Amino acid sequence: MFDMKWIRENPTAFDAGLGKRGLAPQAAALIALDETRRQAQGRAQQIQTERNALSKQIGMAKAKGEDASAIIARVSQSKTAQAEAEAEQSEADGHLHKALSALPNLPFEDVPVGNDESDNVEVRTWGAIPHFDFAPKEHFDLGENLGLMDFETASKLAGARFVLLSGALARLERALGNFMLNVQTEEHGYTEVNPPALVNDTTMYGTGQLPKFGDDLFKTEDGYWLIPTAEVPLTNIVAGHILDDTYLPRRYTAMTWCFRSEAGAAGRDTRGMIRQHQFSKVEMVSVTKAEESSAELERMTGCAEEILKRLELPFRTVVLATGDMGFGARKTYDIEVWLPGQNAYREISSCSNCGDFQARRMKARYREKGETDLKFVHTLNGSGLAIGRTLIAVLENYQQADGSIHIPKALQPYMGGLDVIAAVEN
RNA sequence: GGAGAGAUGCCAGAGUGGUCGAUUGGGGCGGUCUCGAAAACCGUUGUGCGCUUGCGUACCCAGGGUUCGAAUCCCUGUCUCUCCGCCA
Repeated sequence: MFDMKWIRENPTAFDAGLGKRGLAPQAAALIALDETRRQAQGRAQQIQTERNALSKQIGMAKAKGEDASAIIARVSQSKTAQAEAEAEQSEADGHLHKALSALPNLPFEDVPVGNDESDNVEVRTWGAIPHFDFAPKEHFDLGENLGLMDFETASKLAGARFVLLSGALARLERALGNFMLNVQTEEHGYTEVNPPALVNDTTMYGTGQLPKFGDDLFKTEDGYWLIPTAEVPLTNIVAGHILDDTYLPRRYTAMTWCFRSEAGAAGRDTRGMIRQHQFSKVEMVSVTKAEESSAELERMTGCAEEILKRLELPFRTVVLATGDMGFGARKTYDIEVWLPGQNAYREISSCSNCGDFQARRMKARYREKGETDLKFVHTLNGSGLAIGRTLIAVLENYQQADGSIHIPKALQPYMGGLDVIAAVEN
């Protein structure tokens, strides 16, 4: 959400920012709508001022026992004009709000301009890409051969894009989540939260999923939305608040199920666990002062990368081009883990600085000590990490010629000391 | 699911149709006093929007309605609490 005052004063910069996202200029139309709104408001308020004054006179006249019917008649006449002005104001206001709600955030200056992911820029790589003296398999072959990853049963139970893990793989998922949460809470200063996984319209609006992206979400019959990421409930914790500056930065983490309809992804990644309707994820959310968000994004990206380093999984980090960024982001780093079975890097984390975009929608502000004016907080979110995809990465990178899987050292304590996952006997 | 009570400023808590953006207490902030602190005393203390030294306007859970005038009356919804039922 944008500050209309800012657009009024910086129409060129606004349109230029939209242009980087491949969108047409909007400033002139928005400013015209805003002008209509303000004029109607001025008229409505002027009439209201008069009515308030006259109503006060009526009260005083009646208190003295005088006849007030003449004034009452006068006030009654102003009703129509005021109703008209108010209707015009609220109509313009509605149009303006609708238009502003649908606009994505503006990219920062240092974000590479480009149309899609091919324009993303690699900023660093970590770890050596492993070499196998056999043809490495994809995770679904490995998992199915182990007898611990069952897509058939999952599709019987639910449908496509679900999986049923069992035995050591089910435990591996749990181990990964515990490991990640421990690192983020004990070493990186995040506060663990266990939030609602169903939220209301207002909450989905606050982080920007609504009004535009309802199709990507699951909705219950009584109006709840299933969260597509814990970013939604975690960020909205501060919605509506005026925070003391000593309260910032605020860092939250949560492990939750994430639910996505994948409406726009038909036919993509249909095989395996890469793209599911339901997956678990450890999410990080930071709420910071305006001037601290850029540094916080670097910090948060580091917190996500640290998980891969501990698991000794090779990755690269890219900065997304303007055309590939999400709706609310001003700058985003994607972390891509190496998948030997696919012979490719695949996204495993996405860390974004949303600036004050979500804060304006949520009305989340703070006050600097000793100052009177209020500022909007900045919000950031990042995966630390997507657990399902991390499980895939472990399987593919730690696979052995016989189809068994070594368990990374960092995870062994979480697996009851187990160091290898082998095929189960049926 | 049934019955009842409630929602007011940072917190507690008044206010049931007229100068109420709202009594009072606590907290916070500023000051007096003090070497300093505590105590005491004095002052101050919400947010949005519009025009702008300042003024206007809106907001007492949300949305409608009645009225010249609504925190106060009416309707709908949401949430909280109590009791009963059910239940992980």
